[in-house]
Amino acid sequence: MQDLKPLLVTTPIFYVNDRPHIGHAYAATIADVCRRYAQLRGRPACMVTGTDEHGQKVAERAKSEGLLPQEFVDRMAPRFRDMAATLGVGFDHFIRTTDARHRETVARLWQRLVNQGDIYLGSYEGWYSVSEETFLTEKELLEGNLCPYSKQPARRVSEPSYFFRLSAYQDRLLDFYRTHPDFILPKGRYTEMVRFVEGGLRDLSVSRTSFRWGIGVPGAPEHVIYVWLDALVNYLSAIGGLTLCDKHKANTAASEASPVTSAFWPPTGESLHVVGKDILRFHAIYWPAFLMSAGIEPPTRILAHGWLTVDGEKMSKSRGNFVPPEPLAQLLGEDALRYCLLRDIALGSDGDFSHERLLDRYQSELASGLGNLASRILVSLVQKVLGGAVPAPAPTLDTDAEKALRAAAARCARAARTAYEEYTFHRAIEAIWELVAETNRYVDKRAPWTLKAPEERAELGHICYHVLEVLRIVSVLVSPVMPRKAGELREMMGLPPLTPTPRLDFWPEDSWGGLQAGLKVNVKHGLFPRLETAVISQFRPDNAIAAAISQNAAAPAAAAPKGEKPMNANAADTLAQRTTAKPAVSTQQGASGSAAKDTEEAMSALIDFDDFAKVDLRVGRVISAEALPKSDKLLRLKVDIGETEPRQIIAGIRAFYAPEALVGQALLVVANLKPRKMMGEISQGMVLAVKDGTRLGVLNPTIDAPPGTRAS
RNA sequence: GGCGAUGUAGCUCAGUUGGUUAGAGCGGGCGUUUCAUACGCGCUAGGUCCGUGGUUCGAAUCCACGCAUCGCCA
Repeated sequence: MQDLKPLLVTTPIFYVNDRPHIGHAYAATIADVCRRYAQLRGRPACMVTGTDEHGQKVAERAKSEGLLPQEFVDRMAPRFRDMAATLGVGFDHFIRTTDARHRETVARLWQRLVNQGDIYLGSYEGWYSVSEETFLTEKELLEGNLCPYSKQPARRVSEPSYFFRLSAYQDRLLDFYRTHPDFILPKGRYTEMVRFVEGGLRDLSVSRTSFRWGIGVPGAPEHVIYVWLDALVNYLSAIGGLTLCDKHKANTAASEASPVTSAFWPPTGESLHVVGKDILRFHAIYWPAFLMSAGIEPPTRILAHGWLTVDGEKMSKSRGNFVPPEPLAQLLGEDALRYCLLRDIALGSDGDFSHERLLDRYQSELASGLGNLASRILVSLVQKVLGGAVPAPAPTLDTDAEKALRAAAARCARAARTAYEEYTFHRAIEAIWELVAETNRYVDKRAPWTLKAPEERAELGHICYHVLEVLRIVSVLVSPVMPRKAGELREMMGLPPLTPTPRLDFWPEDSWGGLQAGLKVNVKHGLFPRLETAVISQFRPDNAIAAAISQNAAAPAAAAPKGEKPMNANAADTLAQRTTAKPAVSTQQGASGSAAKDTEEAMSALIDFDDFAKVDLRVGRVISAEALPKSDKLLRLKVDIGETEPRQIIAGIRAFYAPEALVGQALLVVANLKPRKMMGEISQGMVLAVKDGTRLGVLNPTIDAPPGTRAS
């Protein structure tokens, strides 16, 4: 690796308005792979992630939960921190925009922009979308003055506002783009941004007076700094604050010190921002302009990834296909999840996260491909026949097959390197698995299991050595994507863990023979154990849900006026940040009051069949579950019972079920119970359960019936 | 509407500067092995390479027009 400039990789700071989902996981994983690859090559690298916690939307959300904004964000931020841990995403600093250190940095940067003459007071009048934290033009508004992204009413606002003289930076930005053609990747996005700037830049409103939850404008406390300006500065705060970017001495509070320093920022370092395409403009245009004004180098590169759909559908809570990453990581291991996210989707283009493909890939590529390859050599040959020690190669017994295998290893390593460097991780994985397949073919060709006689040991050893050496190489090649599994594989072979070391390039491209004979092989369990049907069945429900949803969605969509369907998929309701799930508005459908009258008296009396038939019992599939704040008994469930929208059901089972444990479960639901409010939340049905003194269990159907199936 | 991209086997996609019978993986089908995690290996898919017209000795690959999908246009 020639370029040893230290590398800073950042994820977007995640907006705490939402819980972590697979889209956040995707962004974090991409960043983590970038970091790990660099480190593998001996490059000093660090990573920063964090949370974006200011803004009107957060304030309003906190209020609706009966919390102070700070209380609310203090609850949300750890979820994102935990998500990173769950995914094996290592970060060196977790920045929160409510950190004192960050607030100070923002204020200082603001002052710099002021000193530069780039901030002036004006007034802004226009439409503002609270949910999107953004101003809207007349043209954007939907009928009824609705925000086109969130479908919420936009507000007409008129307020004094500070402006940033963005218009003054048009030429400098264009110059910068011209001289940095790789500044924005993929290329198509670069072109879009250049074109946007070429079209002319208007000054940017960078303060608000309509709400308080944010960082005050220095000297004008009635103004709050625009959340985007606030949020972007996190990258600076994370590397030690603005003072460190000065040539002056640092005076950042030691308590908030981060191992990440300004040495990681240009010109001494390189910085890579991984962002979703929805926030590209902020990073590719506004951010460099702010920095130019402040006399700081722009970042080195912006990597824009696409959005994920889930099983072909736009992900949203109201759709009921909100996918938190934790359960998947728990079920298959975080590496399998990382693998699939990166394997299936070309970076930069939109992709689909499919439960079915996740399973397929796990079973065929991870379990049958790599896992089984390791197993077939390590367990029955090296352990059982060769005494559990890595054998020595025997050059005199070399054949064309070995030569070809060594060539394949070099070829695939080279291809993987190129792919990693171009951020085409799906191709890197493809190249590595080509090597795995090639090695499986090699094993078949050489049939080492036929060489168990003592006089054939040398040849057997030679063959096994070749496979083991490939496995060693593979353990390095896959380590950015699957760090834990790479480690496990190495451990099986008696190899030391890969410990990133500055200036030490671990890349195994020309390292054939690096495996030492004599290492002790020790396989405790398979690398990727084949999934049991029980595990697999946990995936089925989601597919059933997806199928049911798309079926149900088809009918109303046909009836509904056009324009209802795909276009909204664009904007905010997606991944990287600022996800606006449609609020879980309760639908009354199906719960109409026909079976309304309370018949409490009749409880213990005999009833007619007709009475029984009035009860609409259905199979429901739990789509999401969360504890209701301020209640220790109640869970709020979203249950698919075969209708267009999932039902919200409040169930008093919190003491017996962790919310996560319920997600995906099939259970029985009374569907025509009169809706009622509990703790201010509407409950549109009831979950059946049996309770036995201290125990409680929900009732599950014993066959795999789709949601909505009637029970009788 | 403006600008840009994409459209190749059931699915996901490769296809270099135009050149003999259009490829890979998965799925499906057939066969085979038994070292291994019911795993591996081999064979097999008869696809209008979106459509039409054009350039050319020859185009999935270049040009034009059209259709579809998608992206950007504060």
